[in-house]
Amino acid sequence: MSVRVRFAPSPTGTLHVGGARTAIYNWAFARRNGGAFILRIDDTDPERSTQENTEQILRSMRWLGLDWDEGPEVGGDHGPYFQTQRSVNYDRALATMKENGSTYPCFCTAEQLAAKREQARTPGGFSGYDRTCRSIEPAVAAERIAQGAPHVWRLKVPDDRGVIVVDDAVRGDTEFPAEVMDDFVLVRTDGTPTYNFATVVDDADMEITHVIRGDDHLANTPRQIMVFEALDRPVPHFAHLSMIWGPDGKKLSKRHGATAVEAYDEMGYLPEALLNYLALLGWSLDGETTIVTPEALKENFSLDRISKNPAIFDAEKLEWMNGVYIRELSDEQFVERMLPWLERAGLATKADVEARHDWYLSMAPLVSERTKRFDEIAEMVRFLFEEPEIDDRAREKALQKEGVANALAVTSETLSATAFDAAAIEAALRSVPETTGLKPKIVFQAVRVAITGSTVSLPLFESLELLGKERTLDRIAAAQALAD
RNA sequence: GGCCCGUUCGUCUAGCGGUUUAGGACACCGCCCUCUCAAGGCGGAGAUCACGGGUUCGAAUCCCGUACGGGCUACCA
Repeated sequence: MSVRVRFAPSPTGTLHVGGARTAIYNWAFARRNGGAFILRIDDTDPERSTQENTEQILRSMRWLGLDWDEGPEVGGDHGPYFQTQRSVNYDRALATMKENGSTYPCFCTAEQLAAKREQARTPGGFSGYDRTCRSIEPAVAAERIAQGAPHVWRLKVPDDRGVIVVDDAVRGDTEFPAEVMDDFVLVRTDGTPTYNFATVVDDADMEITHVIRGDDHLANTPRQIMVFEALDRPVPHFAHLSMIWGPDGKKLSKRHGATAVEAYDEMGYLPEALLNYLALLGWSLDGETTIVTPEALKENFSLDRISKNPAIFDAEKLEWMNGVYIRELSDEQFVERMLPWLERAGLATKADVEARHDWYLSMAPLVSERTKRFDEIAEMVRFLFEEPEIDDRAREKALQKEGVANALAVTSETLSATAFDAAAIEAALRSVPETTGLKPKIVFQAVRVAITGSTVSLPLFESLELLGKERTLDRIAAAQALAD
């Protein structure tokens, strides 16, 4: 039987890193096993579900490179893929359960239930529904329903069920005594299914073989297993993933910085880097390998190497990893990726990149080596597009030193007589310390500040080449006025 | 209250009874390279494997408790 897995986000929010990791594991597992990856939108909460969220989730999935075989926008023969459109399936499942007696109507009011819960949660034990309505004669119940009495449908936990074993790939067999299982609600008063019912019906109808999802569902799994059994459908395998926490060990939230996948795109992360980082946050290839490309993940992912314990999201490691992926980009790719960021900063245009392609290409290796995120680039290359502003600190440190004005004059003179490629520029600049008696560092830093406005910049000789002779000489002249 | 899960360097993890003086990665520190910043190379510090009992010739690894953290216990998902 071929593998079928699903990712079933609820569009009550955006796709966040926790959900993304779940999606990644499902996707990788499907790809590794030649199975199908299904995307289903669990939009049964009409209050909080929105179209925008759904669209953003799909966008984030695509951005990460997670392609699905069945689901919104791609179709499939197990649709529809929105729970709000699957009511016939839930109705049919409930009908099956009514027929085989595994469900019963409950007429208790919310107030009664709340009171019972309050009372039951005391030293000693069971706190679930007390099964009051279970003893109502079917004929009597039918009569009340016919008269329009509000009611829900509950699962009738079999009296002889015994221990329910959850076959979990991450934690091993986990046992739950059936006697602590509640006769939980399957269908609400308004006729809509609850999560634990809808999920099972859909997983059964979509022939899901492996349910890979968050840890928060583990305790609900025995309930869901009983629904599979009541429906006489095969119980899938499970794998429950531990949560991702914020740096303080608490639930990951906006307080900790970005949680939405889309935010990482906006900060200049490469999707491959986020995918790699998230994949390794709770799964390992061999304990040694840290760079796992999407291709490697598709070939090597396995459920048995998922770790049991929760993980703290480490933004610094993600940044490092992003740098690794950025450095692996070809110059061509780098320029392509860099363009939107330069456009956003008002420094470059697509037309300019096309017109001076080689110039941008030669910039790439200098910049890519120093970037961890694309949103840092604009400041690094701004001096190539705009006149630099030399701040007081840089002026003091690099320009207002004994002999610097003279050194800049000499530099200007020698540069005006050289060809403008990095090697020639270097030779020219290295002659300046000799003729002026200043240390090379002093000279170079003065030139750096003159042309970039900062004591920290891209490599000097290459920077001058990129700037061009004319602008270089202009800036040195301007800096002379500020020197000594 | 009940049921369930988790606990190895600051962080992510390797480890699945002896090959371990507990390995790798990020971060940190030092050195090298060097025109600054990076990148890279080399090295360092950092974990009494939550704690306490067992089992065993031998335990981070198996068992039982305890502590701490988390989840579920909704007509939320």
